[in-house]
Amino acid sequence: MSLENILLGMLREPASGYELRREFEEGAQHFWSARLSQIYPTLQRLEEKGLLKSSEKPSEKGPPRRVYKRTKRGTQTLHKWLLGEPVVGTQRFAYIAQLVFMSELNDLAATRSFMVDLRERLAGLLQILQTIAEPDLKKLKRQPHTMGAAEFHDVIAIRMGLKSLASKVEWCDESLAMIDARTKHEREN
Amino acid sequence: MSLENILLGMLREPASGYELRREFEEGAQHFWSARLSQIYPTLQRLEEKGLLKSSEKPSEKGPPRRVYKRTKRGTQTLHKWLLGEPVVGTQRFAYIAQLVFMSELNDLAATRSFMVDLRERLAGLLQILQTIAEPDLKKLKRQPHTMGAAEFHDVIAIRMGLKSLASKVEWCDESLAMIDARTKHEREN
DNA sequence: CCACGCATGTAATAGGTTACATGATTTA
DNA sequence: TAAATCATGTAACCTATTACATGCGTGG
Repeated sequence: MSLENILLGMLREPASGYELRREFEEGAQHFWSARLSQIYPTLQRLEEKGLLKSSEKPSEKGPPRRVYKRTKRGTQTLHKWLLGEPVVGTQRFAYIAQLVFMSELNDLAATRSFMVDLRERLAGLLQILQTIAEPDLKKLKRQPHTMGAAEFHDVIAIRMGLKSLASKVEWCDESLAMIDARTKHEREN
Repeated sequence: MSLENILLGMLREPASGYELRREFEEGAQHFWSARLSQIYPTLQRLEEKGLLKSSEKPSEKGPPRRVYKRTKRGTQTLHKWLLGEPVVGTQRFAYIAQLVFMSELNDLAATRSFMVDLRERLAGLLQILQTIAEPDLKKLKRQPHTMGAAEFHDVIAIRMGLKSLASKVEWCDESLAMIDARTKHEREN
């Protein structure tokens, strides 16, 4: 299970389920996401398997937290995953399916407004990611040799999200141009 | 459920579950995929909901096929989905997670060979897609105005897969260059 | 005192994969 | 006659989302 490996990876330092969700929300959401209701049982399962060990810690604010720490076997399991093959999963793009089947409406104006909407959404995601990426990219430009291994790997990862989203926004623009050209040709005939 | 809508979309012409799988394998796998074991019960569910109607037809080869046809309500449901908002789902990139957590191995050579492997896989997917896309793209270049609505929408869709994959391969190459630069700097210090 | 953020969880349901089971027809 | 392809399905399991339930502590 991927989420198991991802939680193991995040637990470089001990943390609670609640804190791990924070990481998904803040830094990791461009490559993975998980809800608390999935995180909690997964952590429990990892403890049952002996890959994590938990203990209750009083919190500065609010109720006590259950803090999970990787065991030696947990680290071994993680490293085995890291040194294995790159996991290239199946991609699912519902909006592409919508676009393809939209041809049966025979309504280029509808296709166009769909693409405009999609472009806005993707550009919004791109902007969020750019904000997250900014400090890291700045450091990469100015003091690349002061970066630690973690920062370096983070930069490579986030650059992928950036490039991938940017190419999709570009694709939206090119598609809109194609739609407009076709619309123009239709009107002239 | 997205698969329900996607099957409705594919059923522009009546087809059996087995034929629909073919479509996933041949044309649609760059934006969605589904196994027979998921397709069959989903078609049954759609019939229970009154969005499809099935009938048994003798096959030219092999056992008789259960052929599904969209009902009026099925078409309405599909068009509602098509005219609704673009569905931008959560993306999950396990290989990016691997890359990020790999920093704790502190082994740039391992990161490098991971990226080389990943690049090959992505380039392979890109090549497959290019082969699928070729005839459509040729037509787009030579006789763009002879294309029907379906072909036109297909081209737009497949260009997205092409651009997205190409940008990922490019990202791999840039990342490898960054890794090599860092490795060189490490050796010099 | 009430709303909000902290913190942990369970239950029901939906979505998806792997493995299993069956049987017909065609081709080597 | 054995293997491949056609064709349909079920069962078990894994993965993920939505909704529900509980209770502490702080600030307005």
